[in-house]
Amino acid sequence: MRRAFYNRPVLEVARDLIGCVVEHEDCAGVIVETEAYHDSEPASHAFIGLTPRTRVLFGPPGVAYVYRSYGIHALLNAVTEPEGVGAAVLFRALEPLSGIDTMRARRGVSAERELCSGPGKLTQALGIGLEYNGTDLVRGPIRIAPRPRAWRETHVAVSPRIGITKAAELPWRFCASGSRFLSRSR
DNA sequence: CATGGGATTGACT
DNA sequence: GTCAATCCCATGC
Repeated sequence: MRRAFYNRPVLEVARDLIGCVVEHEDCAGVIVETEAYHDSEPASHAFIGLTPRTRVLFGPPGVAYVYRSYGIHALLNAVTEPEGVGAAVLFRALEPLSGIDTMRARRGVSAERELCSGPGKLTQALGIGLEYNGTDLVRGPIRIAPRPRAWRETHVAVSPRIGITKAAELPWRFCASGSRFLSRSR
């Protein structure tokens, strides 16, 4: 996608990313679940303002924000909105498209539904670690491609975000309706 | 410099 | 259903 795609309100970008394709080297998957985060609400890392950790979130749109969660997992976000606004879309689940055997090897499981059905799972499957924080989503190495034709008319379901304690009531989670590749937690 | 808390996952009861 | 693993970073002394 072009830079202008990301330079829009985070809720629009989070919804429009459903059905698009994340590509990294030989692996790719269709985005079936996202969440939006914005510096105006306390669940966002950017809520505390500009710090070394949140520098990327307040930077230009179309950049990857990757951070470590619970000391174990790397979580991938796409920075949105103009520079100076701290907003990003969390990638929560993909439907595997290509490089599936590579994903199986990295994840250590074989079932396709277990490869990318969670924010920590999909980064492991695609080989995305903290070293990708701040990299460009327009030029790569990680890129987002437009929806394949089959995903052009996908219905998007909206619901509250998962796994947070603050601002948990906001309906800022977006899913491809009926997908069998969503994350399972609540 | 010490402390505490996660935008999670997988193993176990 | 419960729970531990594990580490970056923000905060407070």
